[in-house]
Amino acid sequence: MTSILIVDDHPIVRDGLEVLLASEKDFTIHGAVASAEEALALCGKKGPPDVVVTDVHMPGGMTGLELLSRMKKSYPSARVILLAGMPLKSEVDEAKANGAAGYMPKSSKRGVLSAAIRRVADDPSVFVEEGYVQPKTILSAREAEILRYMAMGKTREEIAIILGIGFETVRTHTKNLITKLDATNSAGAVSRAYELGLLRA
Amino acid sequence: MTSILIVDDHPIVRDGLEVLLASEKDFTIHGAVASAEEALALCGKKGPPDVVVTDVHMPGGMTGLELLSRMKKSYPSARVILLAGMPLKSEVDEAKANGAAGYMPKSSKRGVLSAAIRRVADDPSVFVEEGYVQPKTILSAREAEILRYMAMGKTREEIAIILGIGFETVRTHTKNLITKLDATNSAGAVSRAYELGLLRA
DNA sequence: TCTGGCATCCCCTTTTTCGGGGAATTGGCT
DNA sequence: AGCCAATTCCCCGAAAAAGGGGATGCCAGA
Repeated sequence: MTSILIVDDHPIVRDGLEVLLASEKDFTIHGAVASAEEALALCGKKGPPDVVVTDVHMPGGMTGLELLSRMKKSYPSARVILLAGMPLKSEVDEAKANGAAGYMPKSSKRGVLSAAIRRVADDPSVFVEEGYVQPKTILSAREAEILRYMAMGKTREEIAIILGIGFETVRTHTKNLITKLDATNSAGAVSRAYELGLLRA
Repeated sequence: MTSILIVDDHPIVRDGLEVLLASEKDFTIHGAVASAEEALALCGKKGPPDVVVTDVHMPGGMTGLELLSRMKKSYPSARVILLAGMPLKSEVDEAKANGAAGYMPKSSKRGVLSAAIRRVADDPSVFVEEGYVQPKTILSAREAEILRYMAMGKTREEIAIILGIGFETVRTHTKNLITKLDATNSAGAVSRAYELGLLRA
């Protein structure tokens, strides 16, 4: 029997996951909470579960990555699988380095999550990675950097000065990143970036 | 027995909903698909369900609102409940005007969706509304609303048309909200809004 | 080797936004 | 009645961004 703690701020998603996972005969639901804070509180009370399945991006408080760090400190035995709308390689790497058990997109097919839970529960050293599906939304290092300055409200010219490159270069990068993010302007690009987890609150 | 068609691009959400709703004895799952296009195709093959539960925002193709219009044209008897991460008043109004059966945030508590499905299946004229979450902060209702359209990448003019108000009015609101959010442009304002939790992914 | 992605820079034009103003209307609260 | 906040609309001019091209060098992988 593998006990599972579900962490997601959307009740519909949370409940869905709960019912979905509870239908597996070898799983028991340790809990289903809306935030990292609640998850830690619950672990304090009931003890840690075998596996934590948590959304990476949660509004307001702690992110899934922060929850991962806390869990690893307080309950090293618990395995943490992170769920993201769109996993970024850098985040996956960070998660892996911080002792995550897995990192998968919400676009994973049915059963994949259950299979992943079984694998990480079996082998405390395995890291489950469900390929990050992002053809267009992967930004180059420079694009990501410029995106950050855009989110700070800097103009193209200011960014050019900060980075010590030409104004036209910044323009090229912004044009490209707006296209890659399937947006039509800076505001839309920034919003998309937050949704995709390219920027964090 | 109420037949239900689920439309959501996230498999985990979709499957979760499917299992969740299938557990109700008076529901049968008509289908669970990833896009509005697939939903329409399925209706063409199998006929329409009693109730469609669809995400409003889906990447790429048709939105939930567009699906609603198509459904109402081809299958007027089918009732459509829209799900959104954060419902906008104008979207709720639009949905209602277009014959939607309901509009609810994904943050609705467990069982609320099931209850809503039963209500709209019972009474073909009822509209179920689970209060849209209003960012209660420094921003006025109108400003918050316009902010969301800004984040969607809409231009001031588009927003004016959507809300049925003047371009200059939208300008005034944006100027004020940018000031209130201590930003210097739209991109900065959107970023700030995410940081403050006024917008969420 | 050659292709492709990345980063760099430049041109053009059109559209949109920004930063100052001011002002009329409503509805609510005192 | 008076006040205030929200909403609505308008003006000006300057700045910035967007959309469409094209071009160069560099480095790594097929």
